[in-house]
Amino acid sequence: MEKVTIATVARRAGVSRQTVSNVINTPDVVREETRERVREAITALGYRVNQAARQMRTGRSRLIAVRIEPARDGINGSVLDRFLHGLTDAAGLAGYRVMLYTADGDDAEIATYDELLSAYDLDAFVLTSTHHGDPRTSWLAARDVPFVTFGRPWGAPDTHSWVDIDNAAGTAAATEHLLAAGHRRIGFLGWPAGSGVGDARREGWHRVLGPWGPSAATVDGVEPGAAAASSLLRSDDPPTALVCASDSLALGALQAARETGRDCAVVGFDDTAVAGAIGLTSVSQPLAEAAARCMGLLGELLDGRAPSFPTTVLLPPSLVVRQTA
Amino acid sequence: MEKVTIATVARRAGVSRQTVSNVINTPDVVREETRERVREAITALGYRVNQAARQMRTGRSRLIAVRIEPARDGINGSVLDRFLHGLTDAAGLAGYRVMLYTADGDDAEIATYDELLSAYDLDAFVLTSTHHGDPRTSWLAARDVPFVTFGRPWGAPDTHSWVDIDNAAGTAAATEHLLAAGHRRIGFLGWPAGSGVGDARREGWHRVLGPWGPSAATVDGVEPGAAAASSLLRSDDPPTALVCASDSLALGALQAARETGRDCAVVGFDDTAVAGAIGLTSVSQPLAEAAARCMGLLGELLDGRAPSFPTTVLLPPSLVVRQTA
DNA sequence: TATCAGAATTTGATCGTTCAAGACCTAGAG
DNA sequence: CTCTAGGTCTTGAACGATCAAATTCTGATA
Repeated sequence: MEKVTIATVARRAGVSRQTVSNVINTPDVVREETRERVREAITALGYRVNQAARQMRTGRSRLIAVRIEPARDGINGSVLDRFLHGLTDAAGLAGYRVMLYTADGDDAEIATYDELLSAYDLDAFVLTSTHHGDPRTSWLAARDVPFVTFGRPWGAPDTHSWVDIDNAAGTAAATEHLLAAGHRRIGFLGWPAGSGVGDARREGWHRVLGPWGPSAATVDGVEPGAAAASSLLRSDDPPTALVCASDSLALGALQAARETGRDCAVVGFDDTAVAGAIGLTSVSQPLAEAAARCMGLLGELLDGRAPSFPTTVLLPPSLVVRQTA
Repeated sequence: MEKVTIATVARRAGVSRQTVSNVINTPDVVREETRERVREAITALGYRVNQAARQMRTGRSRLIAVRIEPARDGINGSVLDRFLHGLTDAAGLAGYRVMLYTADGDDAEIATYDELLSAYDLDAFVLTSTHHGDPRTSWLAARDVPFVTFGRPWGAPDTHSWVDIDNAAGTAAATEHLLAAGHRRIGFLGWPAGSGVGDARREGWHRVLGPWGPSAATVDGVEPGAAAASSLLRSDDPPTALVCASDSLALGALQAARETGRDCAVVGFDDTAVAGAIGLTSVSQPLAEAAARCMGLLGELLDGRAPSFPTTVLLPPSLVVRQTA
């Protein structure tokens, strides 16, 4: 198998290299008849554009980078993985490829940006796990690198485009579902205040239920969740249902309910594998759609057809009702 | 920020382009004093090799491709994700980057190989989920594309290097653990015969226990597992412990035990998030190490320092003991 | 001091594509 | 019949690195 270059195609179609290039990149400037002839040659020879050569000339690699993080919490880690699946699909459809990298902390990540940009000419980045005072966005913005975040810029103005899940709407829907099922004392089991995501999830529950409601806050995990739920359930006027900020906490709540012998409906968040396996009702994030929207926004940025102001997308999650509520 | 090329560095260090190139790629041919001077210039200017340009000349991209699959089974899907994390780390250490792709079925995957190879000059592939009559390996081998599989070539001779987990050793360890705990009637809950992985897991249990043992086979999943375990537990001489081919099946077995009121120890396989969350004893695959070994083998292949015969690596899994056994 | 081998460095060509500019052709206007 | 505009196509240069070959330097030997 000889190497097929643009010159091979040109020779076979009886035109110049540039004309072949035009057929590929700007077909409308080529006469129809010629265009067809070249296209035939391309398929006949199985020609494919060499990305490296194209990249050298144009400075664009058609590559986007995403960080893959070591699954910290085994339960919740899968959320980002599912997002990654969706992004790979969406990128492929748009003619881009996804490159992975890992980084320990924001500073290391920024160093990696630098390397990826200068060595691989990466076209864009998708950032996940945004947080308060995130230094990554400003670094990228200062260098005019196209990027989109999955997760809003907590505590910062909307200076770039982002896609996020409406966490509050998720817990609100869960709370409403419990109300409709007849529950009146609906509690919330969440994380300590300060994390954007956690606060939003609490806020959704609070919005539906009004001023009152038993709640507890603890670090994420099954054990802490069980402990916190247990003390809620042993109180004078215990909740009959608990909305939880994660499936891990929800799992803990279920354990606590069993141990204390109290009947308690439980709703988790993220609809992880664990939820499906044990029949836990949970709020499900539309991760594939979030990924597709991220890619859509990136596409606009990269094609220069993006509006001058940032676009923000807030997607509603859905409640997956199973046995526990 | 001006673009820093090899010429910029050369000018600053007062040498030619080629000498800079030599410092980077074959430092031993450059005199020590010159080498130092060039190195200083490189760091002072923050120079980084442009991969596209290098690739055009050398035909090597320092990119390896891995397929990311839509998590079919929510529980077991995470196994490959963890492998992917490990591979990204290992590749980064070796100076390679991981590129993702998706494909629906073997044929689509082979078409993708073709595209990735001609368009991106991919250096190598890591294949996962090998199976009987896998057409992918022969396609790649026929074109001399370097690759390694995570999973042995089921039913085919060892014509390429691979890394795999010793599944049989895993279930054997689980069975021995149960024996040591005093169990005598130890059953096996697995998949229908024919899948290499499933057969191996069954074989490990069988090897330890000898000819006898109650067992059942069913498709993977919590429900099927519960049904199959239930009928085992209701038999005349029910098992007091069950070794399962997956955490999903194990979860079903636990449900069945609770429902039938029988006391039954359960061991799962894969040590997924679910296992950790509910305290299921499970066999854990050393995925990070498997990934590192895969990268190691690929490195050998790519540097031309691989032995002429294929290397095969079989890694022992470990038993993570929790409450259920 | 002249010679030579080997080490150290430089020069020119090249990878496959796209950009920028120029050449050619056709048709309609003057 | 000439000129021009617009459409179509071609040519040479460039992107940033490495390869292969040529050149210069160094130090030891005769």
